[in-house]
Amino acid sequence: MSRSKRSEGSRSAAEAQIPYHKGNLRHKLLREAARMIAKSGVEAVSMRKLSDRLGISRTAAYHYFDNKGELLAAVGQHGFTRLADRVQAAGKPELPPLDNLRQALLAYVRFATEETEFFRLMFANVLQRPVQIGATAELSAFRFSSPEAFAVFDALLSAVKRCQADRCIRGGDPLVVANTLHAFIHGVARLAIDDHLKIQCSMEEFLDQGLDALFSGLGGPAQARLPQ
Amino acid sequence: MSRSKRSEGSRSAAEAQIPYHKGNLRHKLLREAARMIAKSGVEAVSMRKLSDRLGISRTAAYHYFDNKGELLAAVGQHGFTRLADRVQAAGKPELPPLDNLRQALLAYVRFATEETEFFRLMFANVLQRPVQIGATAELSAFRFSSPEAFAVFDALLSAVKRCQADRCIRGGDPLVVANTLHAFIHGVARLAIDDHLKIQCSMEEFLDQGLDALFSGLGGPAQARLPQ
DNA sequence: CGCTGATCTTGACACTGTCAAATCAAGTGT
DNA sequence: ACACTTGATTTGACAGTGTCAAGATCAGCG
Repeated sequence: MSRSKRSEGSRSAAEAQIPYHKGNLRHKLLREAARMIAKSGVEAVSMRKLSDRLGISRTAAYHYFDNKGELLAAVGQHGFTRLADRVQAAGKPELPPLDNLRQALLAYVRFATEETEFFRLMFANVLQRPVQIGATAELSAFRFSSPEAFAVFDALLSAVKRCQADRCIRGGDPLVVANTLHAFIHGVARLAIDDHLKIQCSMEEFLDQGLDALFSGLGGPAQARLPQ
Repeated sequence: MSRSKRSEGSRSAAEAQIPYHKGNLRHKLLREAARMIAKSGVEAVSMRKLSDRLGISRTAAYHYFDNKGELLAAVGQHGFTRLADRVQAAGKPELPPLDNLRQALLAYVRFATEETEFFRLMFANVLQRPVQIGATAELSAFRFSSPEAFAVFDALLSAVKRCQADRCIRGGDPLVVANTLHAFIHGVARLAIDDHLKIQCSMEEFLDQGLDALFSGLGGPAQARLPQ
């Protein structure tokens, strides 16, 4: 009695004979959940409201996701690939690699401030995720969260390597440098969206100054290494 | 019939004549909530379970907190003062100020990894908090989350200033330096507790390397500023 | 047709946050 | 001793929530 719309509606035969959701349901669920999150935050997502919007019953989603956490985690995973795309696409190849690195870092923060709810969800361990092992040779030694999340870090890592190849930045372990920059930019992003950044200038100004400090170093009054 | 324990128990007269909770209830609520969070995470806290543990009725807490969010926010606020204490107490005054700064930053990360659930709660905007205005003259220009949260930043800021006074680090705007370090360490903390840090060494080793890079600078192959 | 397996729905359960109204405790003024 | 007031606490109720178990419905294949 509640399935009327789809099975016996006044649609055309071609449209009506499409059974159930065929396999789109999973995708539709993710898309609609993402829409709700973007509009009203993660808290506003409930399985029932989500189902209502798609015109399906409360528990239909449980055929594709074990529980609500897994659904949200899947939405979060997709957020990582979008972030990775943005970071990778930032900057132009004709610019010097250091500028491209700066643009990549800026893109990271911009994503966080523009898609705050997604950013939060991505890093919220909304379920105890299965720890995976790195895919590339270089990083195959340790555990990390997911391949999608790795893509973001990888974009930073290769930007760092390009800088080192061009001798824009020092030639230490690129992993350490990338992690350091990642940590810095991630901290900026989180403090910014949580209103804990004590700056009076604009975000971009602060980022410029902070990165200048990072690149030129904080050590000593005249940039000389301190003795101790 | 359920108030038996407190009103007609077999306690001594001196103890029994204490009415209600008199004003301890608010404190007891915060303490018990903190205990539950520490043991089982924020998700495990419900008003009803919390009330049960204290032997009071479901809605008694609503006389002290407008809603669950405010209660959790209060627990989070207290977390900030504990973090501030730890950061401030890190290091010894006989050590060079740069070492003290390093210890302060290490203490920040340690707090995050040891009291993860609290750390998460502190920065989760579990309610739309009233934006406040900075108290000290230097920072009275802009808005920030809370005085308790400010104390943490202030501890970092004064450590930075001591370094600058000793000429351990460069003499730029201490606010920018403190924010930069705060962002870095906050990013390290968050990435660490969310399993997004791609390092194979220990936390302390990475922090040492990262801070070395921060203090000595990343710019140029031989630490020279790049031309562009 | 009937069977099988995937897909989806219905009913139910335990649990949640919180409002409205009632109850209780204790102090104050008379 | 009494009523009155004010704060503290409980009880009842309601609308929601996630999710399990059982059933219904569908598509395709023999």
